[in-house]
Amino acid sequence: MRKRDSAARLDAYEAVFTALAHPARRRVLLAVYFNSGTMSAGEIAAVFSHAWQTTTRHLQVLERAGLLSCEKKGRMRIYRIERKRLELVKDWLGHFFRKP
Amino acid sequence: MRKRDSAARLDAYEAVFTALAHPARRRVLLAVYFNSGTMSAGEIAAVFSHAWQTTTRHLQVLERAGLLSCEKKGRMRIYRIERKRLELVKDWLGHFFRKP
DNA sequence: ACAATATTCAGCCGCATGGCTGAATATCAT
DNA sequence: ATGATATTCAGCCATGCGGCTGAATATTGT
Repeated sequence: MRKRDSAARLDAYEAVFTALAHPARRRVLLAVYFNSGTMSAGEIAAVFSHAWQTTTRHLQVLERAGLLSCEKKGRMRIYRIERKRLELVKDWLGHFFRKP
Repeated sequence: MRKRDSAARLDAYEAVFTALAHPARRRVLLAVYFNSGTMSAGEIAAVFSHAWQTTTRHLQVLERAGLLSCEKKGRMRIYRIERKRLELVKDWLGHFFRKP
């Protein structure tokens, strides 16, 4: 693995763990996942009592972290969970639980 | 599971994920784990270029989250990793990776 | 073209976080 | 008792985060 790559991985950890630090964002991921993996921004916002603009920002954090991806469909934005990205967390945990 | 318990679990998630959000704290956990699971506060602080008081605060966050425990041994404080607590993260991830 | 709908962008504001420094505490060695 | 060592406590300060509101954008239906 080249230097750049491992640096990128560190940034990825950073983004992912930061994204997961907020309870609302964890809830978003669960909500989307159990809604068969995709949800519109509006549907997601409806889950929360926050102003939707607040939720928008959470979605952006999740997207920047690569945990959600987003596709425009007409006037809606459909967010899809990127389960693969969550495996970064699994990987990190692996340090502690790997068999000797 | 009673109501109080699941509330406690939510708080636990909160504390653990918040603790893991900072790269220095993740490094602490790795350092301690690979140092056979225990390290003195001084040894941990030596890993970082921060002022040690800064590291102290990180250690407190980790301890409050239950990820480290601490035992006074003479004039040193020995921190031990609580690997079990990390399983909370595993559990949370489990929502996404459980077999149908 | 116009209004309604879905969503983001921009900016304000209070509070928590995380760096720092300086002082305090506790224990060990002489 | 004294000083050295190990560590925390207290408080300062800048920055970032996450809530809000109001305006902007883009798409659809009439």
